[in-house]
Amino acid sequence: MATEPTPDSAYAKLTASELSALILKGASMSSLIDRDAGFCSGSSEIEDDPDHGQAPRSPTDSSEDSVEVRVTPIPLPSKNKRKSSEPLRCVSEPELGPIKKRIRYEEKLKESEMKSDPKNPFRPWASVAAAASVIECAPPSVVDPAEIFKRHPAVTTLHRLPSCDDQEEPLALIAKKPAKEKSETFIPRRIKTETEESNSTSSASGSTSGGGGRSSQTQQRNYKNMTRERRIEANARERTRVHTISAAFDTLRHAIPSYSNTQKLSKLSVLRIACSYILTLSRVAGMDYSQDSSEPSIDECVDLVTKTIQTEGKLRKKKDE
DNA sequence: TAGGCCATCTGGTCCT
DNA sequence: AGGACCAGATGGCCTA
Repeated sequence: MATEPTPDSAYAKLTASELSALILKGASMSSLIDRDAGFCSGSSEIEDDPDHGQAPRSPTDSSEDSVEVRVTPIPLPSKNKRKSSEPLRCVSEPELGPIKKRIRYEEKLKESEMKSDPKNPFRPWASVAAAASVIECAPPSVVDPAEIFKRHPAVTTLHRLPSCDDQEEPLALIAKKPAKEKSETFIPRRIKTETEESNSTSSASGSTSGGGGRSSQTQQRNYKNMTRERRIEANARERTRVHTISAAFDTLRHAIPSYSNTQKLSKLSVLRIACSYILTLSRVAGMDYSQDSSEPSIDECVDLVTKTIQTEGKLRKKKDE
């Protein structure tokens, strides 16, 4: 993240620059990289960035806002992952198995595990005052990811013009149209028979089932405990929420080093590289974020980052060629 | 073509 | 009650 030149952030900036040099040095020393491309953002979404494709860069090479959140307009959903006109699945009751309940972490347990470390305000268990001071250092230009993904009208069915062929009923309650031949032999596990549906819906709490018919009437039932409008609104909120998460991943993707301009790192890769990168940064800053508090050397951390990037970037295979 | 990745929909659960 | 969060299911796209 771009930071204002506050004392704390200036310190972080300095160490980050040092780390960039260290990592670049480590990358070259590792002699594992015989590619033209050096560290750079792994995102392919910024290929038109004039800075891209040039010298190897580190996200912390913040002569400019290299790590700044880039607010890009949401492209039209050229690939709508779930077209409403696609075959739709049926709702099924949980056939078997225990009911999965979310594990709820007890606040008390958290508190008991928390430690106050005023020396290290970046740790999650840092004191409140220290954490607040860090927040105050946040630049005003930080963009709320949620603001990036204001829903495009074309993204959600909420804004679609109704048409005769358009879906009129909840997706989950519309029977999947039988495929030409395969459906006769392959029956998805989630598809229920009509009798099962009638039984389950009658027992479902709050279900406003109006079904019972075999064809069209089956398609004219509501969601469980929800009206169609509320279901669509919930879908939109969920979409926005996931978009916010994706935007945060993009931000993080830009903030970590990578080797390829064009290869977009997966979310899992981003997390893995970020972890090793943060560990290295912590060691450069004289702290130890390692899980086992083993206090690895900076060289070891650099190697770790390098190897992680190589592994996640799938460069090893290319190198072998 | 299989597998990985991701977006979307959906229902359950928790929180305010 | 409604929104947030989460995980499962599903299908599209891409790559090896």
